[in-house]
Amino acid sequence: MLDRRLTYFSELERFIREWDEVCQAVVFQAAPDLENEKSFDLAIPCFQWSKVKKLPPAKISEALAAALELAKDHLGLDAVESLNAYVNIRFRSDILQRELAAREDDPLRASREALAGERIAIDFSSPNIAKPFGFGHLRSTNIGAAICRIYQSLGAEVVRINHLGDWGTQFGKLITAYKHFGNADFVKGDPINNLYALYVKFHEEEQKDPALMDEAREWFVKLEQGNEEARELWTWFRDVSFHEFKKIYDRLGVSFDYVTGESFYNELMEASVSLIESKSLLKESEGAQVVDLESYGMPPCLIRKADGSTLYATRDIATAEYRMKTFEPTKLVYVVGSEQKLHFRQVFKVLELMGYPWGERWVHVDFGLIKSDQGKMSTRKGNIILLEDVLNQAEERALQIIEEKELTKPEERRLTPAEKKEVAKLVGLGAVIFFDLKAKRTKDIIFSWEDILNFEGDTGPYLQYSYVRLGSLLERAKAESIKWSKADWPLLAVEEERDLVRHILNFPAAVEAAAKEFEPSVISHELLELAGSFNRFYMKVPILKGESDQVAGRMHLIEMTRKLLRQGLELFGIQCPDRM
RNA sequence: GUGCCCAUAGCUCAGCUGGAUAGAGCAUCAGAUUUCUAAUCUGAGGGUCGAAGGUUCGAGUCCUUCUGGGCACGCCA
Repeated sequence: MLDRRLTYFSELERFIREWDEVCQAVVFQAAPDLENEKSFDLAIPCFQWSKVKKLPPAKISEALAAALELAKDHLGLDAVESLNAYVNIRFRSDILQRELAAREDDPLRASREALAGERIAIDFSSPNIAKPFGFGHLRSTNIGAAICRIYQSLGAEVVRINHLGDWGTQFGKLITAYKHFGNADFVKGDPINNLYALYVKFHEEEQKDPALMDEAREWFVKLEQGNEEARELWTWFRDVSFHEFKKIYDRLGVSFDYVTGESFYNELMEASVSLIESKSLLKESEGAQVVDLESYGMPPCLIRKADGSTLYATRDIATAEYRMKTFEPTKLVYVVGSEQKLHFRQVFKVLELMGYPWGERWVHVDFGLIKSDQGKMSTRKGNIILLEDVLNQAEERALQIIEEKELTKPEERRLTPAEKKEVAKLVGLGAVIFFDLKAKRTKDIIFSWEDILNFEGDTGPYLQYSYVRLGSLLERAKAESIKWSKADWPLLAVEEERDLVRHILNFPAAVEAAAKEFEPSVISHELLELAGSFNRFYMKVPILKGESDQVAGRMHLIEMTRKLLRQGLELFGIQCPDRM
């Protein structure tokens, strides 16, 4: 990732444009690792001029290199080289230092105002009441929470909404199952798991006795009409469920501005249906009321069932109207699995036909399924992995590793039992969150205990460990009375050092790209590269040894790297221990 | 059947608006710790980028077709 807004890029670009006015946009790319003593910061492919100039790219490369050579001092270049069809460029150290200095207090400064004025309302997590919080729910929760933090860090205003699935025929099913197979004491014993057991039981029994489904539908009609018994049971199920969810959210460090279930929008639905009707969009079909979307290449959107009750789409339409009016967001985002792509396309289209020409402002941020080895996880079949179990196991594994490492540590670095527990908590959580955010969100994730409990390589703990190493360097420097100030800059004498600086300077561009694509994994990869770059530097160079001005500059670089690593991980809700 | 998504090393994945010899991690093997935390780093092996055409000076990337897999397609959410 290159940040083309860096002033040294833009100055170079301006020069090249003046050099050749035909050129539309200058293409830059990261320089490859050539087997040279000194690496390049940037490469310019010269094919882009070949056609208009009617010259082979290698000739153009030579000419451009010669022109740049003459302007070397002015542009702050250290080396210019023409190699085949490319011009490779290396900037002077002071040019990179100047950029570092501009953001030394805040490595993300360059992008802080990038989304100022935006207000996004984002619907994420949104679990179904009366079902345990499975590992699958982590995706929406994690991706959504990360997007919130990313947008906030770019200056946008964020409205976090947890749209609980607390309405619909599933509650008819639950009430039916409760009446047939359950009782109050059973539910009180272990509310969420036993409600879930009833739900699974319903689906088993329904196979044998289809009449149960009719009964479930009836109960939902009653619930929607305000039947007292149905209401009471529903309220109870809802309360005990949310109590359990709250524990998970606290553990993940996720919070919401609004926790409003689908039921909240119940009363708004009639108005939405009326509006749809007044626009002559509604038509009857097989007893139900639908909006025909055939001319948009989609199947019809069901608004009202034959029995008069509403559907998922109806509620989402009413909900969207409410959010647009209440929050007046510049974007209304839904973090929901990709199996609902068609649903959102339909809902957005109906809203558009209703007179809300929002287009790009509605966003469905979709993501892949979490699959177990046995295939898709299904709450209905009961083969679900609980998030709580995953978090617990990860913490246990972390603790186990910490205990092993303790034995090899010198006395003064050992942790107290309380510290071990705290570190295990952060590391376990870091491992799980990062595992989930590492791959591009649209990829399906295959759940594997082995992968999730591996703390080496491209993992959260690796990043946390790198942070700890950086902190350890600073501590050590302090202990050895090494002094440095903000006036000390890295001299970039070794390639590893320069590479690290490049990663720091390009990081803000990655955060912006992540926001634009609603894709946290862009940041995951940038974090891994940042940490990898630092670790290579660390292994190659004895940072605390050497000339005092060199050490001072490097310590300043270490400080900045540490800060950026922490900021980056915070975007994912991953905290860093000071020692581990 | 129709639509959408996916296919890169044994496994999990990067690959930014098309550009140099397709890169990481895991696993395997070989190394590095009297020196700043080895949850690290270095190296090796491992690839017809699912297949075939096309566009282009240039295709993992764009277009078409095909194959394989996933998801969705009216009274669930």
